[in-house]
Amino acid sequence: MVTPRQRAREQTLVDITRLGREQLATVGAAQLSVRSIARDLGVVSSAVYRYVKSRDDLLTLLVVDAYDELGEAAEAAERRRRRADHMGRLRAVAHGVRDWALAEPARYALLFGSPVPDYEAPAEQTTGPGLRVPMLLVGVVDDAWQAGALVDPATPLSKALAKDMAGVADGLGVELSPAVMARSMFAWTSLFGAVSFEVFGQYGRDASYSRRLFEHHLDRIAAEVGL
Amino acid sequence: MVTPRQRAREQTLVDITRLGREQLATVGAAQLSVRSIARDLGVVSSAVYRYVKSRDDLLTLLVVDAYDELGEAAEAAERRRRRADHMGRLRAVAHGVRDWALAEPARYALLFGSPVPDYEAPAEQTTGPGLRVPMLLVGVVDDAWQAGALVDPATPLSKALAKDMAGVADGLGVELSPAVMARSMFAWTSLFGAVSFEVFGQYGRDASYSRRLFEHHLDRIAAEVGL
DNA sequence: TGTACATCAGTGAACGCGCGTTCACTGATGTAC
DNA sequence: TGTACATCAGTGAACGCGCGTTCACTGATGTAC
Repeated sequence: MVTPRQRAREQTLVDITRLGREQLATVGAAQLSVRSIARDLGVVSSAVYRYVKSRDDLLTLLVVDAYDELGEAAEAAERRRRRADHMGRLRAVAHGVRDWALAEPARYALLFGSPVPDYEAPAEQTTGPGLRVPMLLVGVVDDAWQAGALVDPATPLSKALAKDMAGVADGLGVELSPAVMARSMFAWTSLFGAVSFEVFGQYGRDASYSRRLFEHHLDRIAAEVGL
Repeated sequence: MVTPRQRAREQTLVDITRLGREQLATVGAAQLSVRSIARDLGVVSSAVYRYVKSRDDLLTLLVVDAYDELGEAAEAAERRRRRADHMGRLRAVAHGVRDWALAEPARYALLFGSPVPDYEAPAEQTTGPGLRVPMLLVGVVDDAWQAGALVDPATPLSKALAKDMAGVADGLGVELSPAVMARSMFAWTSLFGAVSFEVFGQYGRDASYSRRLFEHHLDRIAAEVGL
């Protein structure tokens, strides 16, 4: 049975997460402060320590929250395509990531921008949520591979890299050929490179072409993957 | 004639830049503080205002300093290759960027990581230094194009994107075909995507494969460029 | 070569702010009998 | 249904710190005649 106290506690945790998101957007991760969240919550600063153990704990909460929302957005977009529509699925994931990143630049920056000084995300809590998008990409590329829909690569992997990629696939707990793994990693890295440049403003302030350029990059990435 | 006072002033400015770099490395851009630089300099905090107008001014100084050092590193690496060795030049630029980024992660983060809250780099001062690496890439790709060393792209650009790219080339003050411009931008974005993932730790803590994976990415990028 | 004046690096105090975290506590809510 | 006790959300004070920026000032250095 859920007591009023428990309900209140859950609501407060939700409120803290929401206020934390807002702080990320206004002042950034490095300036995120427990005291200011307490103020917004209408409560004395020490009260927040009933809900989070420390400022680092609060950051971890927000990292997991952001990874999960990004992962959910990408997965939802991908789910809308037919399984055999590999190109459509890749495009859906890419646009899902881009749309979320442009809508939530501060939270995207927390995940993929500069490391927060003196903070290291605890692997046990963030690794799972952080792998949702990579796993999606790997899934699409592997499905295409299994279906024989991938063009063969021009040059095979070096032996050393093949071993590396086998290790990565192993670490992810999936059975994948090293070639498929390498293509997935290129797609992953290049996709986030394109999104980061756009979100972080590297194209300059008046980059009206950014969406069309993203489509172009996406075509290039798909071509390298072999789709 | 240069007076002792002028020499002292220049030396102090150099010291401030050096201490600023150190602060970036230890606490990050968001926590960079005038007072702490004054402390390290052995001077009262207000004295620093003889040298920089404000904290933002100090950040701009460090942005320009970092762009210039990165640009210089990439240019120096590229200069060592023969002009006709387009692939070698591309690789030299890429490794120049990567080596500098890994050696100077904090300064790299200042340039290509999360935007600093409440700070916008003034375009007049940072645009020039910031374009050194892009200009290098454009130069290599264009030289290859002129020399007829580029494989033709599978699909031509859309009309809209061709117009966009013509505009970008125009903004850079170079004469380049839109196709060459688009390829250069893909190389630029993907290169920095790969470097950022590595510097920002996205591959995980024990990514012993990162250099080999970078080589692989570089091959993929070169292939898409047409080299 | 000497003197008057201008320049400017650095001082120290002040203004008005911010932070994370601990601790003993009050008083409301929840639970076991 | 009532009572005793345990739990725990939130308080308020405190510790020991940090920040950017302004301002009137001192005193050394530089310059013009």
